[in-house]
Amino acid sequence: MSKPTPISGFPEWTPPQRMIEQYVLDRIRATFELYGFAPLETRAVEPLDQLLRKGETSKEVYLIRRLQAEADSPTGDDALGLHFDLTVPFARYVLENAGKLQFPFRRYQIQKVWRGERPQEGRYREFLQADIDIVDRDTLAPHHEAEMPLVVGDALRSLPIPPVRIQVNNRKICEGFYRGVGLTDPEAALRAVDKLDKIGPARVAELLAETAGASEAQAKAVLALAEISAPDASFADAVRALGVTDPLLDEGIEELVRVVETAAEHAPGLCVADLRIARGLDYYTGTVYETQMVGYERFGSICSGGRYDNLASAGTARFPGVGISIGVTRLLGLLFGAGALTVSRDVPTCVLVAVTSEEQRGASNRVAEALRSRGVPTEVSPSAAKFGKQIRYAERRGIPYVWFPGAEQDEVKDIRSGEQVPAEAGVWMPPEVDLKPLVG
RNA sequence: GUGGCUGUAGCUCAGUUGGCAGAGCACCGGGUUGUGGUCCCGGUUGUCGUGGGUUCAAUUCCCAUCAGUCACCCCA
Repeated sequence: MSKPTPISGFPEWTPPQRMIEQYVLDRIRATFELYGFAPLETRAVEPLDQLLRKGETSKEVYLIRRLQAEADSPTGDDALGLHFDLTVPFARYVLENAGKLQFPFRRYQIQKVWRGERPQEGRYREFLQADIDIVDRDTLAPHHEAEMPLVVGDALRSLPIPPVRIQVNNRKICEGFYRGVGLTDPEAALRAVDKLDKIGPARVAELLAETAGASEAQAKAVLALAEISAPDASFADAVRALGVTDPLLDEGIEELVRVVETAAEHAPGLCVADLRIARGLDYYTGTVYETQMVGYERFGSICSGGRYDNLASAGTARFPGVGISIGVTRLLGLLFGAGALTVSRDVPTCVLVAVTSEEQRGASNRVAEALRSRGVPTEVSPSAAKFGKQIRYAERRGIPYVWFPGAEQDEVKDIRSGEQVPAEAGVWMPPEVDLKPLVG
């Protein structure tokens, strides 16, 4: 067998990177639970028609089929696809299990998702999302839209990563405004506005004319709206100053004011109303979120979501929801690439117990057992080589302590300082900071 | 899915106008009859991404493919 090669877009981390990932996941999970979100995992596959129900992502969905399936049925209505986000499976789950759930239902879900995109830095075909959603029956109170950024803000701020800024907008503002100025294709207008950062106002104006049929005056108004940005409710005055009126617009402004003011009270500096944020997914109907790391804006959004009123509905039952999702793999991939996220050692081991000779390995094993029984991650040296080599084994992996069993007295050495002291395996404890690898 | 750039040791890279493949770091051994990191001495490291083609000869030229990256698309 020839040497295996990586598969494009399916990243695999090193053990130290995986330790960081697990640490990050633990923190995110702890924060989600702190806010009372219940855990959920859904299957990896959904019926293809479910996946394609909303949005034009068909090209991205990975189909799944048996090797020996009948040749004529792999793409029928019953075909299965890997989910490409966690919101669509969740909406399906809610419909399927509505009878067993208490509403409003708050859940978190941390799972892999798959998208058949062309990969590049921070963009993968298989990646982890950490998602929270709240759904309710019939109507969903707008204050939930204000809670989302607070939760992920807490989660992200608990991590050793650069500070984040969550940009918030409301689809109703855009759609109401566009309608107010007489534009008929709000989707096309949104898509054009979404490129503002990348291609600049002049090109966006051209795009608006080409794809959304905007006149010069309409394009100018749309751009004026998109350029509004404020960390507080003052954005509302700026919007009204543009002189466009529409009931939907007013509704959107009211909702966004609430989100921004709530955030300003509980997490100053976290959120900013940014009326250019559009979000590609067309199932969003209200508040939308995007998140950037300060100083890493060029990496794009590492956490986004929004409110969806029509994703989960069957017959007369309607379950409006709001959710936001942290792109864990992107976050990590980008920071790994920038060398901005490291761990203090390559293994969980805190203590390496040296082996004096193979005949004495039992004594070392007993020391390790005593340490482990008190929660100290410990391994025994793989060989009874010279102590210098055993110390080096520990050093190479970043293991901070080496334990030397003695005939009468054991000793433990902190190999960073070189300090070596008598110790007893039944009582000795490392300082708290050394117990586990430090992520930073 | 479309187009551009890149691909030499574990890492960062040099190099061959087509003729036995290099440096630094890392790694291994010794200096040190059991205590590492500095220092000194010695050593290993590669199907030159993979598969074809042209050629007496290809790591070098050509084609394809895979991977990485960038733009489009889309988006975490």
